[in-house]
Amino acid sequence: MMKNTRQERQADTRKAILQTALELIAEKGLDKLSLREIARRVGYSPAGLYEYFDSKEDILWTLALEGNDRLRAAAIGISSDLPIKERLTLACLAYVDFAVQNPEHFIIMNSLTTRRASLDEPVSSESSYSVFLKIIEVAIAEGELLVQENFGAEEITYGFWSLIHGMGILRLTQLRSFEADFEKMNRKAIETFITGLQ
Amino acid sequence: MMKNTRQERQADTRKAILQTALELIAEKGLDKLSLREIARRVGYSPAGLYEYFDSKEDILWTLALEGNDRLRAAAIGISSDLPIKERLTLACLAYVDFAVQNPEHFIIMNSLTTRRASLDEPVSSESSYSVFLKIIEVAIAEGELLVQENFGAEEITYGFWSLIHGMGILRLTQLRSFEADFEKMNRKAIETFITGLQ
DNA sequence: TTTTTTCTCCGAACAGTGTTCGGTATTATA
DNA sequence: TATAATACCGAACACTGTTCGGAGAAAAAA
Repeated sequence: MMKNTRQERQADTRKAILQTALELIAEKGLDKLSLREIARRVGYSPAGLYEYFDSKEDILWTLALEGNDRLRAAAIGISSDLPIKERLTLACLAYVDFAVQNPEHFIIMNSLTTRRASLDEPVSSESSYSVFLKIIEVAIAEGELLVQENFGAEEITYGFWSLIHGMGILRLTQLRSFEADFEKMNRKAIETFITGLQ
Repeated sequence: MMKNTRQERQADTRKAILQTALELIAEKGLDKLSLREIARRVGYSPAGLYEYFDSKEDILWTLALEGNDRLRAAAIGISSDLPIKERLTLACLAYVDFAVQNPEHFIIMNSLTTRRASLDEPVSSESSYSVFLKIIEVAIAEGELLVQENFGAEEITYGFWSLIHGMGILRLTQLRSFEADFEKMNRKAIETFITGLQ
């Protein structure tokens, strides 16, 4: 028994560490996350963790990239059969929904890019950005979205991005304990922006 | 000489501490802000600071409230003689401009609300929110903005807020070193949203 | 199987953090 | 001038992330 190979066990421990980190963030917040408590909870000594991650930041970067993948997948996952405007709306809603469903990931992504060492690793929505850009280019090509002077595809994408990113952030910070039908409000706001581009 | 009264000196020291904190945040980032380094730079011992602030968080809260006042003032300061739509646009631009001109304040405001102890002190835009709400109610009354079902004054305000808040955050994080004519893009995006409401 | 080599993991230590406490000057009040 | 309040500091406490040297276990080589 216990015929797990080295790599398998190594991968399992990594997952356990990441999972524990997420739980602790959910419980006490990102700023109170402590390597030593991760170690305690996962049954290792503090030094032991360094066999699996180079640093505390390394753990967070790993989670940030993981979140990035999920976010991107959520945006891509919208059926391409739908009318382009509905597709755009759903992609936007998926972005906000990701923030709500994965608050820890979303917060990590935002805290890391705040002070990153100028690497151009694709964190947060820097890569889901391109997904939105493509959808919007299609919408423009189909004549459903109107480009103006100084407000082409990229600028429009920036507008949508600001809108949905703001929705996600506000939801996790200022409006955390605020009760409302966000789903409906968000949809309306997104549709309003689309309407403004016609 | 040095006939400053006690209160005056106390107030001066408080200001010096706050100012130093801001400088350190600008230099190394909020997460690397250290009480001991503030003390070092201001010529006090670490313990000495506790005569002026209850804790490190107390310093940050003070700065957050200060930023809140400035933000609110900036939003209110828009001339009320202008056409209501232009007034709304300028107020939105002022919000984003505040984030760019006072990045340390803006970041503190957002990091504190992220994990606040459920006090309902008005931090960040929770109070500038009401400024926007009033402008938008006027715009609706004048027939320049159209209310829809499930999308009244408050929901519209939430939409604007998400948009400009996202602009501010993105500008200070993901798009920090990104060169573009943000002023123009932001104006266009805001006008687009307004257009969508007519 | 025995002997290396590699991998895991830990204890101890280092430098750093926020904060508290006791005591000593300094300043203002009486 | 005597008394009370204030300002400030040194030392300590409990915490943090990280490094290093050395055990013990597992895998690979002999």
